[in-house]
Amino acid sequence: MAPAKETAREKLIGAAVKVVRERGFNATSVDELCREAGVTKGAFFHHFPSKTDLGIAAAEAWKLHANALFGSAPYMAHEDPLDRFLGYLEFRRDMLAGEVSEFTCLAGTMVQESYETLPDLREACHDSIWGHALTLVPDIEAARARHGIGGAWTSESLALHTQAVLQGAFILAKASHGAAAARDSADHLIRYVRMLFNKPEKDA
Amino acid sequence: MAPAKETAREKLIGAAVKVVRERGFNATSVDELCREAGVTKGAFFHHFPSKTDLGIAAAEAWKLHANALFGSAPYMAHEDPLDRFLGYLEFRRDMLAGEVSEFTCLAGTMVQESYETLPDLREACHDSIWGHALTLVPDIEAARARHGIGGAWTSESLALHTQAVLQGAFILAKASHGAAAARDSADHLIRYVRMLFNKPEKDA
DNA sequence: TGACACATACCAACCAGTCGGTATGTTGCG
DNA sequence: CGCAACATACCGACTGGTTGGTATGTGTCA
Repeated sequence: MAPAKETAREKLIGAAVKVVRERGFNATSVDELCREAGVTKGAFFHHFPSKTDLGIAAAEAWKLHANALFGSAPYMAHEDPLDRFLGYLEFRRDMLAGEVSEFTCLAGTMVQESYETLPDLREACHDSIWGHALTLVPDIEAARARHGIGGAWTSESLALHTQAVLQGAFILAKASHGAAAARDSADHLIRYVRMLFNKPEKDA
Repeated sequence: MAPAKETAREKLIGAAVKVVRERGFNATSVDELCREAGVTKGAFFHHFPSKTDLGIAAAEAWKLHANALFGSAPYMAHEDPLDRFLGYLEFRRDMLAGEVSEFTCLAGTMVQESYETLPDLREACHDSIWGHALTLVPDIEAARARHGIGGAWTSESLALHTQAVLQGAFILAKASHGAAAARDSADHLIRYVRMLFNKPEKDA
């Protein structure tokens, strides 16, 4: 029960998640990360062979965090898998509020800066995004079966599409310094999924 | 008629568009930009007060480039505004091929790295993205009028949603080092727009 | 005692930006 | 026209500060 003192490693990962989402990976220096974590440079390089390795560890922590958060959210109690999927999307839309750096995605931010130059970090970001997206596939599959939905698309592609819309919404939010456009985009996504499953907004 | 020798300014903007899309804004040094442009550092700071100002100029050039490219594309000849809009979306989907750094968006890349730290650059990226998105609004409006489409959404929000999907698709492409997931996402967007306008894929 | 978890001091490479200078127009005036 | 006065475009060595990373010390606990 004791808060089990946070190690320097954990503090550094927490600092990376926070600061990198604000300023990006390249613009965040090792010294800044250490200051934010309240830790020295020696501790940094004791736990991580390089700055890139901290990024990789942060991407992994981010995936675990997301799957824990969404896996235990209230909408998961719905019996119909379609309701769970729609509940997820509405939950994600409703999270688009407050400070931009607090609702945007660490992996999506880092992958832009690393995809051509830091293959290991790119791969970790890929795992983070795909690893979360694929948790949606069983519910989408079950919803299609239960509601008899065909169509020329795969459940996996729809799961990834939801992540694409959210990642794009984050960019709109960053560009406009506000969440309004991002929420509108999430609403379009919800409308699309309802149409795919023949369940229009205020049911007829 | 003569190729009117490209000035150092133009060469630097061209270099920025290319290299920043590959490596990001912060990871690209002024020296690298100069090398790529075949120009010296003196020329750089003669034309731009700072590296950030080159980013701003590149974002402006990017918007002009995009609007020229899409404004003169073949699908613009369609008489029905809905066909023009769908033609645009299909064109954008078909562009998702080849090298990732060659089909992704400069403004979307730069805004992630600048939104909290370089307000002028953030604003330039905002203008670039919004300035392009809003060119779609008249056709969307006209398509709604012509086909009698209502719905609880604005034409502007749909125009921005298309950009969100594309920006998100770029992130999937960067994360997976390939265009497949991005194309699937663009296909979902096209399917959504067709459903909104009651014009399903292979018309019934 | 020894190994783990950190701290301190330090380094070479690199960074954005500066500065004194040159080469090539352009403008105005007698 | 001829020439001075000024402007624009560009050059590249240099600087002060920052970067990611290293080398070495120290305290603590099994």
